[in-house]
Amino acid sequence: MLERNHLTIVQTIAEVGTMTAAANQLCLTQSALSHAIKKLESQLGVAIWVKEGRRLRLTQVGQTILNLADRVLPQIAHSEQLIAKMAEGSQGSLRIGMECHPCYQWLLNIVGPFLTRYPKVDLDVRQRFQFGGVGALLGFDIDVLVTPDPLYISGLEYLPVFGYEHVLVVAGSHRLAEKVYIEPHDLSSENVITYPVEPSRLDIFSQFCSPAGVAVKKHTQIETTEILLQMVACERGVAALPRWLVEDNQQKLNIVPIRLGEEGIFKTINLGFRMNEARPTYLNHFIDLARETMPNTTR
Amino acid sequence: MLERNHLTIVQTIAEVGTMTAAANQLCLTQSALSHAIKKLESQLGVAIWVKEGRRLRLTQVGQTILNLADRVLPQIAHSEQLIAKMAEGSQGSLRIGMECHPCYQWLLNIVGPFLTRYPKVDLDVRQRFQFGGVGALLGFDIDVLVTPDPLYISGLEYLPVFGYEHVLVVAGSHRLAEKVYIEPHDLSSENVITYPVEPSRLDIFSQFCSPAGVAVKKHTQIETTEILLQMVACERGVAALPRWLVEDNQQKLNIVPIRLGEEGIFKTINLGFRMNEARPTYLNHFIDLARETMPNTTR
DNA sequence: ACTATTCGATGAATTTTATTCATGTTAATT
DNA sequence: AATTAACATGAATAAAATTCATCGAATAGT
Repeated sequence: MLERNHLTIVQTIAEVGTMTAAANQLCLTQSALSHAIKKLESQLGVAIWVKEGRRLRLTQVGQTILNLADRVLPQIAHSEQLIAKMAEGSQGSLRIGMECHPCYQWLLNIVGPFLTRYPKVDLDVRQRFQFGGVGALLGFDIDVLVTPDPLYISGLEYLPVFGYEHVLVVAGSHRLAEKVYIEPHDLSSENVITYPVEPSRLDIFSQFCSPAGVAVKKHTQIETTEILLQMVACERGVAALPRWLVEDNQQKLNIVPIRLGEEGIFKTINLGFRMNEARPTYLNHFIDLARETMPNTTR
Repeated sequence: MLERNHLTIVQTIAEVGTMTAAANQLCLTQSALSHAIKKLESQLGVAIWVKEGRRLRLTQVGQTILNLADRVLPQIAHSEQLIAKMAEGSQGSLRIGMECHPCYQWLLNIVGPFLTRYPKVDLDVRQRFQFGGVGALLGFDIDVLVTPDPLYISGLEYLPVFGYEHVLVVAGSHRLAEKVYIEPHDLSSENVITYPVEPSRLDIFSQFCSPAGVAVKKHTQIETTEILLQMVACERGVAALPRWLVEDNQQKLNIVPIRLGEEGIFKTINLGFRMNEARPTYLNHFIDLARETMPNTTR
């Protein structure tokens, strides 16, 4: 009764606002759309839209259909793509999700080798999720989740692929630059630059400052790693990043990594998957490569 | 291209084994099915099944479609039901999920009042989930998750509705019956009866015995609460249950609740929802009722 | 207030698609 | 070798979606 084209119609009209425009986008006449809608509404026995003047507004039923469409259509589309790829001999497509910036930097080192080594596999990297990374995994929006904080829930499994140390970065001329390691109170007079995410998800706060009851002088948010490093080099603040990322930039920039606390903060990047699922070959390829490529792991 | 009926066809054939049987189940002729399949396969450019003798086996593409069908068709069907209910003036349908036995006992006290007070709302209670309760919530298989252990992940929110104490139940004649509270080592010579779930998810182990390094003498698993209480009353073992549940049965059975540790173990049942979602009225009804009904809350 | 314009509705005609009917082919069963 | 169960196929038919031509209602511009 509710067919795929019905979902598409509802979605398109919600998107473009009018039936006529939707008809054009769907390569149909306005008449065809009108007939289709009328038939569906009479089958369901309810209106999907109410006319407010010339505008259309979704009824509750319409909202229900739109919600369904937004959830279901992407999944169908993805399966179709997958099948099309299979048909032309490709091995598949891999949707990688990640929520953390260090993960992203790490992934950049993986995708190159992966793309050249497995040219028949498509890659798609996503970073924003309505229900978080775990939600995306469970909702079949992604196939792998890259995360340093695995959330163990039944039905998901994780594989550690890459360990690194989380360190403070300061300018070479900074007053802390000579230290072997810093204590939380050392940050109380600093401007800490981070990526723009909630502080609770930043290890430097949740695992270093907050437990010691220390507040930083200032907290600045910056989107891009390169600019962030530039700012640190110019003594505009300090930041916390993976050690290998800092060391990769030490030639170009006057920056120094410093251990966070006497023990240091060590993290592991994990790959998360849905369990009980026949893992496609290309996914295993990715895992293999992830484990062996581990950039600068020895440092 | 991939239409709903295609998904249904693949699913049905996978279920009944043969095309002819599937055709019957779908109220179609065998010929109609055959034509439909041939057309789909030629559109996709790949085979969906390979014939092994007289049997059909899914190809990889077929598996992909079947996976999609199993995920997507139930969601469409549920939306259709919902819409049908709306059309006839009903307020909707509420799918409740729960993973824990105490939650189930608690829910039994809620559903009665709910059904009489909101006769136009359908209730559906589910207890087994492929990807856990959180997975079911995120996968739109349920609308509310009842759980004492809320798993905070982005996109979900929880509402505490009912606090209770988790206590040990023993027979009135049991050697521990007079105690005000018990220590973990008191259980080292006992047969502990629990519901059949992994020990890690049982508070009496994870929060009481294991932290103290105590192992119980024996661990028995029983499905139904009534039998479990019977066995406790006959001194066949001890169990851990909500205090109100024990006290509800004290008239009928010779059992006694005992605090677990000096401090006791207190739990809160939470209702979990997807965030950012216009909450339907009936869901608010359920929440309201859940909060006000709190059975035996004062105890 | 009039006009032009945009948007949606409708019935009849037409095209496309799905289904059936009748029959054929193949492989397993007895 | 005969029988049966399962699927394939072509032609005929039924059902559906789509278009065409046209109309009415709401809105913006003058």
